[in-house]
Amino acid sequence: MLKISDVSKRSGVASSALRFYEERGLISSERAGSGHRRYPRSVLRRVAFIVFAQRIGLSLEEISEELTKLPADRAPGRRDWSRLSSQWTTRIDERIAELERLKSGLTECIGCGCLSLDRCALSNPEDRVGRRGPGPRFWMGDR
Amino acid sequence: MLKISDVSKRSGVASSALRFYEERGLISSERAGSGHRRYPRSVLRRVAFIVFAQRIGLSLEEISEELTKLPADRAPGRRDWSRLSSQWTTRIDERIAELERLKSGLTECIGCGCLSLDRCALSNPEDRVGRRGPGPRFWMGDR
DNA sequence: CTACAAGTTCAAGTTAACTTGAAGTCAAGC
DNA sequence: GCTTGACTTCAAGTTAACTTGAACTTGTAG
Repeated sequence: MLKISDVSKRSGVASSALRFYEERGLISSERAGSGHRRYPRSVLRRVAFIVFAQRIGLSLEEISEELTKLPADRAPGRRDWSRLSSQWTTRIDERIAELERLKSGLTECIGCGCLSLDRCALSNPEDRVGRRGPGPRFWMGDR
Repeated sequence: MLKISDVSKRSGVASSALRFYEERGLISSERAGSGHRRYPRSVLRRVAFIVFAQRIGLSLEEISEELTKLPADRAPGRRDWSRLSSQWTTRIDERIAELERLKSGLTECIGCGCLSLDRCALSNPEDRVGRRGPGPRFWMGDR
């Protein structure tokens, strides 16, 4: 069993973040008699998964949902992990496609001088975010 | 000269956001006798540039810096705009490269079961964010 | 046994990019 | 002339993902 500082060091994720993840139900811990958290080794893989998913652009809430799909009765194996992440490929591809589109717009659209909001498809209002209530919009990696 | 509602409609950017941009110095306006904002047509291109840059992943502060490089004495032409954006290609390419890396990790790393924080280079703590003070970390599109 | 490091909880702070609300002014149609 | 809608300012709220601080308890090295 690992102490929170151990998990923090091995994962690179701050202790405060680990407590936060626990509060949000992404990971769980047992308690030593003292009340201190004790983690099983498997938590490292779970944290790795979280970090990985975040880099891909998923929010903690989405990650949380994904994680509930893991079997509760047995320890998850490679097959379980890989099934979870298989759908993400599409997402990554979409994002790459958008970036390619933006990139070509950089030379074609701005370069040619057509960068105008009404004529250029690259800065199309319809496709933009801004319709999900208040708060900052994360244009990049949004979804 | 355009009213704020005109600019908003044509750009898809909310009036409140336009005022916010002005407050941050990204755009400017003249005032009608009434105190109402009046924008020259050229603001549309400037706003388009801002929207475009955001999608690429630049923060408003970065965009602001870029915009100050525009000539203040004369109206900016295509050449000016394209010079500004030329450096971004590198950035886009880096981001695409990371996504490709993550994508292959999805099948190779998670798929093969090696997703562990200490052995797998994909969830490398060193390369992660989290070292820029408090506040949320935008893993994706960060930089 | 005594420091002092490490852990705990809970509330409040932080950042970005805006939005919302209050309170009031201006303009346009009938 | 009046109502309704657009505009203005300024302060405060919103979201995500944590961090920080206060106040306190445990664990451990010397």
